[in-house]
Amino acid sequence: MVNKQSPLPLYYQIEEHIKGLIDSGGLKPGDVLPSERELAESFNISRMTVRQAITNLVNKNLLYRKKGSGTYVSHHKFEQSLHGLTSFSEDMRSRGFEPGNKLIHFELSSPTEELVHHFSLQGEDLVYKIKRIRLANGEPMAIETSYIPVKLIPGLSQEILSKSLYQYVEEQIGIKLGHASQTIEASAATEDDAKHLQLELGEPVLFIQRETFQDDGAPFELVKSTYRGDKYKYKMNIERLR
Amino acid sequence: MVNKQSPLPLYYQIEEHIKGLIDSGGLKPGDVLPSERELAESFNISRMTVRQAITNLVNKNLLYRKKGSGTYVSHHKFEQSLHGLTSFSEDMRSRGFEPGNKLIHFELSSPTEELVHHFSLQGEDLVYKIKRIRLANGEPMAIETSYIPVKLIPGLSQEILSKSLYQYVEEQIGIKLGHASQTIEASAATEDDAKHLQLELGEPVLFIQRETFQDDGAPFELVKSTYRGDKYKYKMNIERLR
DNA sequence: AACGCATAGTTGTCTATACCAATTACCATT
DNA sequence: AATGGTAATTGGTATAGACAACTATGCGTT
Repeated sequence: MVNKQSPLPLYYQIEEHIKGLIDSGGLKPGDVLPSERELAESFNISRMTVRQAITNLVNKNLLYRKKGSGTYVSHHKFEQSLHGLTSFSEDMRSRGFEPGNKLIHFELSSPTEELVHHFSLQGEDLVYKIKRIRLANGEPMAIETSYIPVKLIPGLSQEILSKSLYQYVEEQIGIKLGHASQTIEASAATEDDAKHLQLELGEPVLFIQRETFQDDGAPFELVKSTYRGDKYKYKMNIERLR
Repeated sequence: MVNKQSPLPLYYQIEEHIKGLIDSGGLKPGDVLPSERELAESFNISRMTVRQAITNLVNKNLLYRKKGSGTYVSHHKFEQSLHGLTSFSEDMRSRGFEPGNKLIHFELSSPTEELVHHFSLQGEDLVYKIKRIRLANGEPMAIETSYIPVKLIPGLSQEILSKSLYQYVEEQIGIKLGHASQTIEASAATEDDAKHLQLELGEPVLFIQRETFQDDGAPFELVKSTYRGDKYKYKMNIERLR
């Protein structure tokens, strides 16, 4: 169940275990969990560690607590939709499409004025320019151009890009991603868009620009994406309206 | 500083104290806090209680921790930008435009099949159909068509619409709004769009559809909006990327 | 000057315990 | 059957301490 020798923190293992029960249907919305004291005894760990795991899941809206009564599985579990924003692949899978990538451009280039300003670059600083076609079931769905300062990831390679860039950055480089800011607008397909996305010149496209920041607030990445207007809808949930 | 006799939890008092320091400028973005042990000693409470306070502030993105280094004040403390989503007026004001409305259609109509299904209507149930032009500095910015089941607000009038519908609903009817679900897509201006928004036929527009729900999960409103593609960008923030 | 190492200081994880506050279940009285 | 009180159960708050993981810094060696 849980492994005290594992390098993974115990509270994290408990979190994953409970998440697994919810995903598998072993715990359904509205169900009550065993009490903190019971969980602590059955896993043979202290109650405070169980609380740490549960607190994290409560903060993620997967569980909610009722004092004097118990801890229950939430009914809304859609805060996850934000996660999909970082990953085209997960977004497509959730819509039932098989995601794909085609790298069409990868270079170290000198930054434009916009990039110098956005990343607060100086002197001879370079940026990676990564341009990809995003595919859904083999059909082109979007063009994505990403800019990252070279000094943040000195050894970036196509090898790494073919896997998960974000995982590499978090685990190997130790950069933690914090928040992001996005703008979404309707535009007309340029000649380049039309060529890569199999559209006519001037057809409507969705242009999304995302600025990603590290958890200390320093900028990490700038992504400009153009999605086919006829095949892609951006979906989002808003939690509280107050 | 902190009062052990107060009914307020100690960790909460610490939270408020630190928030106060940030608001007053005593702690600026990037500044490092005293270490958890120092804080514990100076307040004469245990380190775990200090940690609880700091953890809450980290979850609110006011602080961030660096293992082995210290705890720092975040640079970005932007509030829920989600609030603006419910109100065109606030959205425009935050961009420096003066918002305006022009009601061009208000009727009780029999629902389409889509609406029957969405609101789970039956028999003779009717819906309000409210169509408005949204203005920014007097210029047309969007067309908005809103549908609400009549049985939810039996006495809706143009009088009420000219003020704040949401305020009326919450305070007079007692309906509490919960979450919303939105899709955003790029489209081409229809003849009707072109006429009202002073565009050419086929020009790109941003089409936004929002489904609003009450806090018990029952549907409340369906809004379909068409924004000028050349003058409007949808802006959003994403808090945590994990 | 540059490098490596030891060290002190910091947050991260975990335990064991205690008492408080809210809810629930049960039982006796009415 | 309804009421009210009591006990058991549950989450909430708080303490004290231990060790691990990591970072920054200063010092000595090269």
